[in-house]
Amino acid sequence: MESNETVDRADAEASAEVVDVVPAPVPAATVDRLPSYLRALHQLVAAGVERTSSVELAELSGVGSAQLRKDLSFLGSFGTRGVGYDVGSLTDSITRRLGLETEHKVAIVGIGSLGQALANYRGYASRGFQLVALFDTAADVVGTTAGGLVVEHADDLAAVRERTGFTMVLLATPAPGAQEAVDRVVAAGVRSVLSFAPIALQVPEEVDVRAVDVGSELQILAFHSQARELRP
Amino acid sequence: MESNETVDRADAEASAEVVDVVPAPVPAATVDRLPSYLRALHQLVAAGVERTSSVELAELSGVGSAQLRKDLSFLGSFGTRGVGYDVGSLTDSITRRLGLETEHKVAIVGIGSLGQALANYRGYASRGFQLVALFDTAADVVGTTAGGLVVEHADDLAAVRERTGFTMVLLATPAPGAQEAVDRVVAAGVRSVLSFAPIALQVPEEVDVRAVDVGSELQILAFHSQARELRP
DNA sequence: CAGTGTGAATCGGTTCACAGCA
DNA sequence: TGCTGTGAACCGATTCACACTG
Repeated sequence: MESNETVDRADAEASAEVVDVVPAPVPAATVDRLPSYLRALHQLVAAGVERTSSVELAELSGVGSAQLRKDLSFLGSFGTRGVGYDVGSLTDSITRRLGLETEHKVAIVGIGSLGQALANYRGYASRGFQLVALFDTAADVVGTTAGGLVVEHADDLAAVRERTGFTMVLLATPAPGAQEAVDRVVAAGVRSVLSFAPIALQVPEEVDVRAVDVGSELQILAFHSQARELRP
Repeated sequence: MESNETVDRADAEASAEVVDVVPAPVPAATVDRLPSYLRALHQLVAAGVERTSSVELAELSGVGSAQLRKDLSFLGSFGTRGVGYDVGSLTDSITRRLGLETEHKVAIVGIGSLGQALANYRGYASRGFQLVALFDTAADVVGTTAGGLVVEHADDLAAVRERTGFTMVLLATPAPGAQEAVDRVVAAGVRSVLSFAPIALQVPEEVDVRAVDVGSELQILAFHSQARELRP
């Protein structure tokens, strides 16, 4: 195992009182892949498979098997040498480590066509999330319904957050207005934001913003397709 | 400049005939950031700014200034020491390097609520893309209109590709069916795919797949928010 | 002298290859 | 014997710090 962290952990466990052990640090690149592993495991569960190997699970996740084993080793030791991994217990371990035992409540800000599509998405629950509120600023959108929820005015962000307890926001506003929207979201106390707006958002450092930009993704694909033509 | 590449490039340019010079290799991590730089530059253009610095541009892009200068150095030398960068010509250089001088034609496969939202998105042209076709397999979706285009049957992928010449696909089908859909897309000759389906797709190695998964992004945010609570 | 461009140092992540264990 | 878990080697990416130049 690790060299210096092991000592701390052993100490913590030795001193009987401690309930929640301080977890060993997990590299960011590993965290980014854990969801793929979970998805692959869910596929196996759905297929009725109870035991798997690093090779099979890696293939289903789209990574190399050494990568997968190394990643899992940061979380602990879950497999049986010479045998493989138990699908159910590995699923539980990763779920727990990602912090998905309890559902996280999510709101969507910006109910244009993308926001509506996100509101209608039925897959939140199976991934550990619950959609609890929708916001917009346009008078003709506030009060309408999407995904079974009534759209509230963004002015009421803080109040609605109080009532519903969401801790994450999907930001689906157009680029102009996105910065103002995220400012309100942050002011309301949210510290996890997934932005679909094609601009870099300025936020205080304690706020975690991840960004998805279809245009950027296409441009990256364009670059690679061009590179492919030059050296086939 | 570079040590060994410089020689090749100088040679190529010296031998008058050569029109398209073989470009120096650009690190993948750099390519991933070029779209952000382009977005930031467009913001500056919109604001009427004609000259910028690595510090300003980096801030607008959400990266460090050393990172930005290093990234640009892989593409060539664009700035003026002691002065900064010309917004217009830097925009042109990056646009050209990404291969965005000519518009890339794009199709969407899977016209559910997400596919519709993507079809209604008005930002393709400004990023270098043109939406030319929509596909689905459901009888009650084929023939309907979205974003000014009529939805065609996925059986006609190859034929419609012939006619419209799209080279990229946005895959917006539900998870079951995504693999079959991408198989058809690949069979039709498309080699660049942006997938929104929450599964790892199996494709031949000459096909470039990028994946966007909202569920995974939320799970990663969940992990970090939990880590934040433990060490604030 | 301000700000780019870039070697050199550093850091983190991936891959390899095998020791260790059921 | 088969497959996990993991040190060690490798590789790429980031950061630093400064020489260079308009």
